[in-house]
Amino acid sequence: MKDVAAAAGVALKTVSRVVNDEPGVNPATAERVVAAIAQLGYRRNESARVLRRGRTATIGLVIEDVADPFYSGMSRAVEDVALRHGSLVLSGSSGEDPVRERELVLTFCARRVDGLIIVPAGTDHDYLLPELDAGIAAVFADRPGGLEADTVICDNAGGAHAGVGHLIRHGHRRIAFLGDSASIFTASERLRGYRRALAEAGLPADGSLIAMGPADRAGAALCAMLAAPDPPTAVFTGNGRITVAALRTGHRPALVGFDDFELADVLRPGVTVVAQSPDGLGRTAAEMLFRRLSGEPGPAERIQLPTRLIPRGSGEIPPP
Amino acid sequence: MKDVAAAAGVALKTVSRVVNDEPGVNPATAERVVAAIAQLGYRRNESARVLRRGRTATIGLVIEDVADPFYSGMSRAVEDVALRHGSLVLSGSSGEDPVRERELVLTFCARRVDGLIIVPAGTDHDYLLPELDAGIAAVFADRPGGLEADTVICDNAGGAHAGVGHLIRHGHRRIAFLGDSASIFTASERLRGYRRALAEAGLPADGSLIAMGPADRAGAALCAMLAAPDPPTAVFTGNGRITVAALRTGHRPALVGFDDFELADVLRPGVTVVAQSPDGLGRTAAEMLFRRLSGEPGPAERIQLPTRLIPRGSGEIPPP
DNA sequence: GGGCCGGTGGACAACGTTGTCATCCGGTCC
DNA sequence: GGACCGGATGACAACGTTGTCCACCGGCCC
Repeated sequence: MKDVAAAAGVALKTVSRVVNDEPGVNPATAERVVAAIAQLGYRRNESARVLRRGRTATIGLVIEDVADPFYSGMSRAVEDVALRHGSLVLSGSSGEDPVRERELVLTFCARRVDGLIIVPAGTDHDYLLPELDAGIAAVFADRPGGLEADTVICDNAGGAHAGVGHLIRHGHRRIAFLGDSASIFTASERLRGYRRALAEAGLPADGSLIAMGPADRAGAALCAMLAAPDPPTAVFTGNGRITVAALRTGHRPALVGFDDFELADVLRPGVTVVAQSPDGLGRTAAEMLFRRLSGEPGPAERIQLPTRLIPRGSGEIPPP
Repeated sequence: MKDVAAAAGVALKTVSRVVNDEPGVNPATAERVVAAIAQLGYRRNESARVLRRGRTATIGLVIEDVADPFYSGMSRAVEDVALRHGSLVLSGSSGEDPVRERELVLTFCARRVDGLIIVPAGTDHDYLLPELDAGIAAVFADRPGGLEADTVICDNAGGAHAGVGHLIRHGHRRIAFLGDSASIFTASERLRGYRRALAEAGLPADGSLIAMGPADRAGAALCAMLAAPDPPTAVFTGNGRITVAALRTGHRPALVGFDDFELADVLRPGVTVVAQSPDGLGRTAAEMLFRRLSGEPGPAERIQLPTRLIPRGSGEIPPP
């Protein structure tokens, strides 16, 4: 900028004015400056600008894994909203590890992101308090965090309730639940919905039909249940990865899965799912974040997005 | 930092030394400083640090669409490598639009990323020259860019050649090619491999069996070909999205697809694919970038990654 | 002609950090 | 006792921007 000023024969501040479209510059002078900028290939140094102004026009996004289609869809939505607000996105995958989540968040904060969208891996977010005090906005997405803050989640229990109810209406009485680790909020909520649906139908809750754990063990769990005496006639799977793991076993009991996924309609039979919208989740969270950044006051909000049951065949198979 | 210094009763510089683990600080003093830092909840301002030091420890990643599983896998690999090198990733989706690609890249440059990994949407990258001169490293991934720079791509022509050869060996003589728009490098390379395989087998090249265009039109194109007189007995699809579009038509001719995808093994028949590794692509590109950033000299390299044919059933269907 | 005004441009400090160099102090060596 | 040394600490400038405030100039009004 100094060089540009020298080349154009004006003061530093005048160049700054031109670069920022500030009023009070003679058009002729401005033109000289623009020419000098073009000639020298000058580009403003954002770091210095950030240092001076305080706002970085950057938000941080912490998800579990970008490579998971659910979160990558969410990422894309966040990115689009950020773009519309002139912001960039720093993103990182926590891999469901609270320590890594914390590290990522604090690194983002050190870079003075304006705001954060976090899919919490842990449950303790006290480490965020000083940052919130410092004026960084935060929105929890997909799961609630360990403190009062804006939160966008989907109707996990309601969705599971609807999915399991669908199987019950098709005559099933022994329905297995394959879910993610019980420590994960979405998993326990969905289990709650499953239990409520069974209870409302007057069906017994059989612990041997419930398996919670990482997706890569879900296949084996399903095989074990089906091999046991008095096996389930239907399965409710607690997320997209688990649904895929169940399908990969080759068994084809009646099945309803939480989360829609590509090719669910191409498989035979098509896979009936309770769909939530990764897109909607990301968009809603990002929009809420930017509302806060633009100064919207008020207590922490908690938005719950609806789910939608999509019958495709697998969930309509009657019990044998 | 000023406040910390005051609280600990030392000079600014001493705090800086402690924060950066520089030698030459009395352990007792250091302890006082650490205590003051903890008490005040101080965290270093990276913007100021960047301003002073010049390196941002941030790289920019421009891909086509994070929500595409291929690119999200690549993203994850880049992120992991960056993490190991203590860097963060700013990412953006170009949506195959050269203008947007350029905007993203220039925005990243204004933020003084240390380096860039670009999946080029356009073919003209002269706009990058001033940035490269300014010391920003750049690696093109998945496709070559419009200038001499490090590039990591996969063996597109070879992979297509292998896939089409596989169909030929299973007795097919009329093989359709469904590819992405011909203007996209990977698409035209794969078409080249297809043509070479046909030529080597002495098969005629029939233009009516070739359809190039966006994935959402591939289904209709396939239906039209199959409805024509003398339809193809096999199809080679030029990328993952097009493979899915073809499957969604419900027709099940012999098929080999470029790109592996989740559930390819669960469909019946399993889908035979020419797999490339989004992971390997991202990792290789990022590692090359960090080698350059750590000062490795030498001319621009071009790395080609191999592909792998995975037979699963759909590619082994004989002609009727 | 003096005072004032709006339009233009510049000087300077400040943002929070780090690199350079100077200072200070206690001890050691001749 | 003075020169010297090494370790610890600090003062200060600089990074590139922007906000604040002041200076200048030509014209206009009384």
